[in-house]
Amino acid sequence: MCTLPHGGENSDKDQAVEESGFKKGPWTREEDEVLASYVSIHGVGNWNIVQKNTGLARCGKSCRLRWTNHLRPDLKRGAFSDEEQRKVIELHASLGSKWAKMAQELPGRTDNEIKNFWNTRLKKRRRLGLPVYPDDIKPMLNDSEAFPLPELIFDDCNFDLERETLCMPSTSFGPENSIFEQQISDNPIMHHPKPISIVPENSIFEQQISDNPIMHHPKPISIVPEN
DNA sequence: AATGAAATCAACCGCTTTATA
DNA sequence: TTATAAAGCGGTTGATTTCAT
Repeated sequence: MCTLPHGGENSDKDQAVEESGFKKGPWTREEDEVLASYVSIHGVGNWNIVQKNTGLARCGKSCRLRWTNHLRPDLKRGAFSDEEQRKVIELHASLGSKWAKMAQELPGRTDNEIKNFWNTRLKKRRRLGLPVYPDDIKPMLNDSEAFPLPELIFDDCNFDLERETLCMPSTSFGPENSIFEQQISDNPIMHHPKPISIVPENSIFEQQISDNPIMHHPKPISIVPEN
C-alpha cells in the first residue's frame, strides 16, 4: 500500500515526492502518457510493477485509480443523461451505496463518478427538502442502510427528473418495495446493455491515439462482466 | 467586478476481499 | 491452512469551477 504519513507534503504539491518515493496530487499529462503507454503494451494489472518498469513516481494504487477513472478508453465523460440519472436512482434504491456494482450497470461510468453524482444530488435534494427517490421508486433497503444520516424524507411525490422539482408530496415511505421488483422485470432499462467503447472528444486518450502508434490498444477492455 | 456559497471533480485514506506462494 | 501482497471498494477531503448576489 502507498499509505503516506499525514502532513508531510512539500509546498510544491505537483512536484512533491514523499519519503516513500511516491508522488501525490494531480497527475500531469506526461505521467498520464507514461501510464497509458505502459497499459497499452502490458495490459491492466500488476500496478505495483508499473513504477518499477516506467520510473513513474506513483504507487500502484494511484496508477490503478488513474487508469480506472481517467485513462480507460471506454469512459464516457460529460453530464449524466436522464436515462443514466434514472438508472443510478434505481440502482441506488436496490443496491444502496454499492458504487462499483452500480458502475457495472452503467457502461462508461466509473464508481467514483456515480458516487460523486449521487452525493451531489443527495445533498442538493436534502437542502431543498425534496425526496431522494421519485414516487415510483421505493428503496429496497431500510432507511438507515440507504441513508446513514438521519433525515426527514418526503415520499410519494411526483418527481420531475429533468427539472428536479417536487410536484405533490403525500404520504411517508415504508420499506415495502414490491413495485420496484416489478419495475426491474418490466423495465428494459434494468436489463444490462452491451458494453460500448467510447473515446471522449478532446481527451488525452484521443490525442494519444492519433499521435502515438503504440496507443492502438491490443486488448479491448470491457468494464462490464459477461453475463 | 468582487466576493462568498455551492457544486463539481480528482485523488487519497484506510479497510476489506481476493489471489498466491 | 496460513501469511502476505495485491486489488477492490467506499468514505472523505480539498482544490477548482460555477453560480448568485
